[in-house]
Amino acid sequence: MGLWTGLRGRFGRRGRRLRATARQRFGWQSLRPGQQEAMEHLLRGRDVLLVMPTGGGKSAVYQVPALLLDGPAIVVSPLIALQRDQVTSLLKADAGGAVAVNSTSSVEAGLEKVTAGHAAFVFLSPEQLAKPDVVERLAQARPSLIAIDEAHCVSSWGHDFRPDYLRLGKVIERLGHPPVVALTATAAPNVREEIVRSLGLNRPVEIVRGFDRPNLSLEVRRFARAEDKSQALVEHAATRDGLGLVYVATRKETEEYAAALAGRGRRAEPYHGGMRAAERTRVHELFTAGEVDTVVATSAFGMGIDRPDVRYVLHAAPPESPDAYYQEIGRAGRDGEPASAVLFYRQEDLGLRRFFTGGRADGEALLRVATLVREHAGTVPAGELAALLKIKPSHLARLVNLLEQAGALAVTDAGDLRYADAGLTAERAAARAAELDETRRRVDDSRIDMMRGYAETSGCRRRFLLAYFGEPYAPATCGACDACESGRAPEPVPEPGRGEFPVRAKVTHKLWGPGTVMSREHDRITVLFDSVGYKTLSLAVVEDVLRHG
DNA sequence: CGGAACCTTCATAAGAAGGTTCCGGTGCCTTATT
Repeated sequence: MGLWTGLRGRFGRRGRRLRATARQRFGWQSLRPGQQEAMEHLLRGRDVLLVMPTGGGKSAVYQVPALLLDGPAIVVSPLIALQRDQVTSLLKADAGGAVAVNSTSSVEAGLEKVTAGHAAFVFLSPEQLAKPDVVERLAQARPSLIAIDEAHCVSSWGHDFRPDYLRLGKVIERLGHPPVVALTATAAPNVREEIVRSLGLNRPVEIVRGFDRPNLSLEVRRFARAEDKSQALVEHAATRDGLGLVYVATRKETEEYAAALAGRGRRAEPYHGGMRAAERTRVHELFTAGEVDTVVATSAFGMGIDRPDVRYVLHAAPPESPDAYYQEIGRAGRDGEPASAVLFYRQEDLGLRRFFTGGRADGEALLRVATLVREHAGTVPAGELAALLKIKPSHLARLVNLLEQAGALAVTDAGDLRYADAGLTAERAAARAAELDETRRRVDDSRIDMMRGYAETSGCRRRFLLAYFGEPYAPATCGACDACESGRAPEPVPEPGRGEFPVRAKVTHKLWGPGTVMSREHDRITVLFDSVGYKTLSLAVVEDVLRHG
């Protein structure tokens, strides 16, 4: 931001109105620079992608402008529990009412509240927005803006687990594309690109703040034997002060580690997605109240945690990507006080992650869907097709997403399917869709490789992570990771001269096509390729396989 | 992909060695039944 825009933002009419609204309606005495900047862009009608740590005031960024614009604000939120929290906090402010529209209460009653003007904020899941009538009703209310909370879910969940995330772009169009803000705490450059593309954001302003967390120390401990690893983790957790999280790979392990820690006199509770709702709520509340020492959890525990004083986050196994890892360790030390993130690592533990990302789309099913829709004149209701093929609607949605990306199918506003390109055979369409799926799988796999890279690097761990997220890190040493503290981290590599490949350079590989240089070490560079994801290349061969542009 | 659990094989027998099989995460939603 230049001096002039900065001053205009600080003293301009929009800035004053935003600050007055923040003060009068929410009781916030000041706005942080990133916050106000994002709000002003929304007021001017721009789309915004905001990457800011949790606790940095992301919600305020849509809440304040929404009150200065006409119509309800639509907030897409992945979890009903999050929707509930947000509604509760908005109802405490003078914010014009808020409602969550989901399966826990009458959808109709919620929508009526919106159309009657009794709710300035509506919270919905992507699944609710997959229903044409819901979108129609919201469109009639002429929404002021759309916020996509936890926007990294578009990329991490849209392709398989919750395919309706990939349909949000269409939903935004049908809602008249008011200003859209996508909010997330963690997103690497390619994830940001995917969010922008998938949501159809129009020349969005990207605001990225506070990626580095200097109070968070980083450490990896390597083990050969599983038993040594788990013993070391329990010993570590049992002798720690303050509140902590332990992330494990399976539901069974949440029970095992929690029991082991309880045996060491800790108040430890397991948490995973298979537990009964009441039990999950109980653990969450104990944690919020500070009445446990340690929650041992799968990745199900995390979003919506707002305790600022988590002192440590331990991992009994690496997650599937640095994105997920940074998201999870980012829950420590939000109060700015020292906190630690320790990964207890065995190379074999990456196997489970490879298994989870390894699933391929069913090629037979792709072909059947393409064939049936192609041979059917006009449109086919998705529900009927799912019933005919005897597959779950969510499975069909995944196949349809791929075939749509392949240019074979189109989905009407009513949610029906239509063949989009008469010149394209069903076989060719299915093959293209499978290839798109395969590309995605390769990229996911390369993220696991990067997680391995993090665990096995001899360099500064902070530099490694920040480079992954496209954030250059200037200091020679971070002073707060195991490599820097032990003095074994090699010197950072100076930026190269002419003709070489500096960080952020666009390059093209002989086989893998276009990519972007993400980081440099003394003997190698890491490049993020569109087609295969992250690849680390030895400097000895780089001249032969890469060219600029 | 890797680990746990179960099964087979060998043939003094019991138990070790080797083989097979199965399992593993994240959450909306709906609808029928208590």
